[in-house]
Amino acid sequence: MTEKRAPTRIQKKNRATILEAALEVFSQHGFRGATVDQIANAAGLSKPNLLYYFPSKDAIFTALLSGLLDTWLAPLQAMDPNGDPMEEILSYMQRKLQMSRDFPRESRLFANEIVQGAPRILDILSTDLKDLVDEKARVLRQWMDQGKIAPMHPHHLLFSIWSLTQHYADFDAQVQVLMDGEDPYEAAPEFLETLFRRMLTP
Amino acid sequence: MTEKRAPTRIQKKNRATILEAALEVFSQHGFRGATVDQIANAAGLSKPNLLYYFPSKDAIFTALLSGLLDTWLAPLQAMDPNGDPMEEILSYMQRKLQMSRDFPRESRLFANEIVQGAPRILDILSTDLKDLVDEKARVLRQWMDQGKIAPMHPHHLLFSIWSLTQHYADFDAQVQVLMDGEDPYEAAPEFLETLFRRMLTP
DNA sequence: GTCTATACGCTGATAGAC
DNA sequence: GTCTATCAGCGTATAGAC
Repeated sequence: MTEKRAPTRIQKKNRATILEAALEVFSQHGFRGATVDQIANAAGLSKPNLLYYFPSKDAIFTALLSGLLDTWLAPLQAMDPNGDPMEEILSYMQRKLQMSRDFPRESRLFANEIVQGAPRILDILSTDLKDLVDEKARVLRQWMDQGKIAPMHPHHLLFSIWSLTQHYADFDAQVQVLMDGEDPYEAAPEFLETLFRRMLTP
Repeated sequence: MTEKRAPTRIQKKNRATILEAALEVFSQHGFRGATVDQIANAAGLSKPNLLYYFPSKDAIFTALLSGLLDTWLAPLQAMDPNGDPMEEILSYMQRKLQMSRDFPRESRLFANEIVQGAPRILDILSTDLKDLVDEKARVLRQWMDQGKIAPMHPHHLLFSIWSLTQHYADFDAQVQVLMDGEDPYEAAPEFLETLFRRMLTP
């Protein structure tokens, strides 16, 4: 009599390997453009074997996203309402920039989905992300009311942090071509530090 | 004896209708995610009939891109080396913002491709776009050397204009969700005007 | 758990009637 | 020029042997 058991070490390892491969493929081709074959190859498994661990392509994608969500929202989560406003915002921005450098595939994974209308992650955006953004927008507004930073639309401020930092990951192909192979992350930290310091100074 | 003729009015109109439909579909789903059927439906034609006007899916995409290129590069082209530096950059930025509002599909069409590594437009990027960017980067550097605007990395300045303005088109799905249906373009022009004025002031 | 074989729908593209 | 019919190939997913 067979029953459900806790996943073995091998199962855990295989699932992790598959999700790593899925991140690679989904982030490069988008959901529709990615094939189970590509993911299986990247994971070093046969296609049916992969589908033994995950019931469908959709399931792989969903598992990948939900596993990534915490990591992805962590930088904003960590913005401390009790810290120094200017430093909190600047270090949040730098954390986001580091994520673009260190986790470009994760950035492109989300970018791919959102550009296409976020059909598979609209739920996450309108719950988890929205709650977090609303909360942090209130913090930003407080800081502005207290005169700690220049007054502006909090949401647009957040958008500006996201777009400026994620650009280096999401549009890397273009950045590479236009900069002749110069590493954009060499100048970006100081460039953005100056930009935001000027922008936020009351 | 049949020969090649100049396209008739009907042919021209149908090609235009197809390209309009293709823009709609490609910009939403990306090249791989779009299907010829979808485009044909959106254009009000049967699939074989569409393939009478364009030999392949690739051909539709290519025709669409090359027709769009001039329009897409026009805002940067129009930045005048002999104008007032601050005003030239600010109005370039505002033109880009208007393009995001008025032509979001065009923006997402390029965004989709670039996020996925720009496999089909890397040529265009590394020739037409690169030449234009190099030229305008020299202009920006001159302005900085003359002390007209604050000194910074010209390429990163251009990236910042692109990312901040295109964000509203490319990530519209996310922006809509997070702003509760508030129109982002209500506050964006002034927000970005202030941002760049502070950033560029020497 | 992992494989081979295969079912089956969808997609790009063509043939040929009208 | 436009249609119906159709094909070959790919892609997801399943069956069943080992």
